[in-house]
Amino acid sequence: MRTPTELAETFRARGLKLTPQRHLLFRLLHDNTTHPSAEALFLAASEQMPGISLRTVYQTLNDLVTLGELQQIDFVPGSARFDPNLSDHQHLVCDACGAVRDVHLPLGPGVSGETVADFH
Amino acid sequence: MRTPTELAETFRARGLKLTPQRHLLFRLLHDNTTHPSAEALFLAASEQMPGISLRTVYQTLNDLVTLGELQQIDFVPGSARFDPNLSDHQHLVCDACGAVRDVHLPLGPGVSGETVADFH
DNA sequence: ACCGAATCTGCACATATTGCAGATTCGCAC
DNA sequence: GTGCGAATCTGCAATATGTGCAGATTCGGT
Repeated sequence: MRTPTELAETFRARGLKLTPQRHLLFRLLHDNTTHPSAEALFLAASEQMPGISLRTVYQTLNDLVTLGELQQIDFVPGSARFDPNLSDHQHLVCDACGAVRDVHLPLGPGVSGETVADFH
Repeated sequence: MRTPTELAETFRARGLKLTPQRHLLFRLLHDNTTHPSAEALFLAASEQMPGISLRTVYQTLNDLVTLGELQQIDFVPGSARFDPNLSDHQHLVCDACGAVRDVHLPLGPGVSGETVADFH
């Protein structure tokens, strides 16, 4: 994912508005390696902006995914996770605690977006 | 997964009862390579046994998973899938249609239960 | 055939996410 | 700086998958 400033440009260029809620989420996501859920981001955002709606968090995350600025991980039981790291990599998902770790597996061409479970 | 007859033995040996509902689900699952969801199995079961409860399907699937006779796949967005194939293999999940295909990947020791997405 | 434990069914509830409508705000034009 | 219309935010209802629970029913040993 690009920097909050670059994303602001991208949004404005597409006729999307730059709201304080969006800017906060841009900052919370940039360089974030924790693979947070929408709920986790909502809690973090609420600390800096009490009253922000969970609905807005979902909406902004969906927008970023649609723009290709954010990767959505749908392989973790419970809830979707989000990853600003767009480089070619995969994810280890711990069956016990749900943690997600980045890895790189040597996989054949035509196969992408994979996820691997069971570690810890 | 073993044959319906063998499963009947196993269930009885553990003090579990052999109901028509369970036997029907044993048959529907045996040698099934479609990786069905609970809902799909419920629909298939309803054709042969109208009135069977979706709750019973979930319960029986959970029992089989607990007994180690059935593998549960939690990596497909939407709903859990079930696989009677207990051999060492992984799954390709189509992002577009949700189909699941068996594959075998050469993976290092300590890594198991993996799933790969994006094909078709 | 009898009896108690196991099971089945229907419904309420839990969780994750989306649809919707009204109030608010952004950002361009003047 | 103001005004305006479209975009956005918020809160709530609704959807989807799955589980908890209680009462009625059935299995299977005697």
